[in-house]
Amino acid sequence: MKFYQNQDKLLLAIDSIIFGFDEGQHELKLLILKRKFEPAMGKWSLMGGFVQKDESIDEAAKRTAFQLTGLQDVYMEQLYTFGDIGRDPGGRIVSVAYFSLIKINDYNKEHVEKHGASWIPISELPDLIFDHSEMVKKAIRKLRIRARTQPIGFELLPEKFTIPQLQGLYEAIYQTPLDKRNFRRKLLAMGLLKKLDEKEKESSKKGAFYYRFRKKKYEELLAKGFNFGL
Amino acid sequence: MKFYQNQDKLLLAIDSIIFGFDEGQHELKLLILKRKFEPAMGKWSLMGGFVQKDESIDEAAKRTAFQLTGLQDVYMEQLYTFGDIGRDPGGRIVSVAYFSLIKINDYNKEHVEKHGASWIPISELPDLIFDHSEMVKKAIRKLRIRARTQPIGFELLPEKFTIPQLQGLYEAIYQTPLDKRNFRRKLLAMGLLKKLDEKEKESSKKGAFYYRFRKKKYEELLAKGFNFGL
DNA sequence: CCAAAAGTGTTCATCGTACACCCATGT
DNA sequence: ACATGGGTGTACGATGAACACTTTTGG
Repeated sequence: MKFYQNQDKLLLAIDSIIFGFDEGQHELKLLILKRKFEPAMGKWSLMGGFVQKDESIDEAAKRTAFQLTGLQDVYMEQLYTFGDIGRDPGGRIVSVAYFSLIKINDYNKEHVEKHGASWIPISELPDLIFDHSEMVKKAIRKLRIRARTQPIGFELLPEKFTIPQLQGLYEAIYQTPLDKRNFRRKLLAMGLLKKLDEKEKESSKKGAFYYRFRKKKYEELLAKGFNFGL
Repeated sequence: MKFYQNQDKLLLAIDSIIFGFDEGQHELKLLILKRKFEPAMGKWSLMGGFVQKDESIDEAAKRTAFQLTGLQDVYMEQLYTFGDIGRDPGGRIVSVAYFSLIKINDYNKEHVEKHGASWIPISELPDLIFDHSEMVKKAIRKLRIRARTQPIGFELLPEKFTIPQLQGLYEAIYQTPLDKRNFRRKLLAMGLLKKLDEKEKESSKKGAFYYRFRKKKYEELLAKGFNFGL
């Protein structure tokens, strides 16, 4: 038996907003590419793709992100669905935008180069095609809220990380310097970090202690109605 | 010239989560209906509809809400897009959920009855079909955040409203009593209300002063980076 | 011994919260 | 006169922001 006959079907696409954090630099970067097909060939664009019949939209988002970065299982969050009629001059296409955050040295260079993609600092972004610039703007807003509200930052760094490293990430996300005393106090007050006995000695003579995020503890607290807040 | 050939097309739907506030009662209600068609005929469901080729998704959301309530131009906000493969047993359908908030006495009774819809307090909701209960849960969460963050409450009440009325709305949204002194202080401190010389005398002997929301002032402040917070 | 980054405490203003009584008026 | 909801102020603790010096150690 068939339901829902005679309804219009549409093309449904995914656009992926992939932020990368580069520990060395102090800015978030965005992975964008020059389009290889019409319409708008050669213009700067987000990575995208169409949702197939046999995959969920989340799967489609992960698939397109994988095609570009070679990374599996990145943190990806749905941002918003863009469905104005004229948004894509190539046809009537509704697009679900997703964003993610990856370690910038983690991606697969071959994949990226194959697509003609580049990492561009978010303060230096060129105009993007269609409504992609709007998508990015919305993504940055949402990312900042997420970073305050949920410990997404930790998932970006290696399992062991130092507090100055984490602070650098937050400074990149908010594009503003933070007071290290306040940052450290607030962070440790949540009791979600486990101090290790080991030091990181690359970036300073003195060395900074490594910490580990206590995921289990975090989930326990969450269940009790705890609110992460930085 | 045709682009994007040979891609799968999908059915794209809208589901509308319509909250209503009834000044008399102290609870938000949700407008749900018994499905008139298969699959899941007779079960409780949100109002929905398919996105047509020649309308934006926002327009489709407004259209379906209008069909059910007879109201034009209600505040409607996109919530989330649900696209798991098996979410609708009737076929592969991706649905963009929207939510809105209306004055409960404002809707058109004929429209509502024609669809077999009812207002149900959010604490007494039955199981809904498919993933509709999840949609509602998400909508309540987002509505609460919105109400703290943006003055959506005001748009729900008549142009002239009293502070106790507004407080009642917030109590309904958060499902918790608020301290009237603190509520009033914080509210007035923002300087967004204009006190009128007139009193509302229905609900008390003494009467409560009417206020008006200063929309222009609000937009001015917004432009300067003001954050609404209640 | 010096440069460079890590680490550490205190003060102050602000904000959220808890709390109890008087006011105006219709019946 | 009394019941009903409207309106007001204060005190306390928690939180966020500003701010400068000492420590460690590789070179």
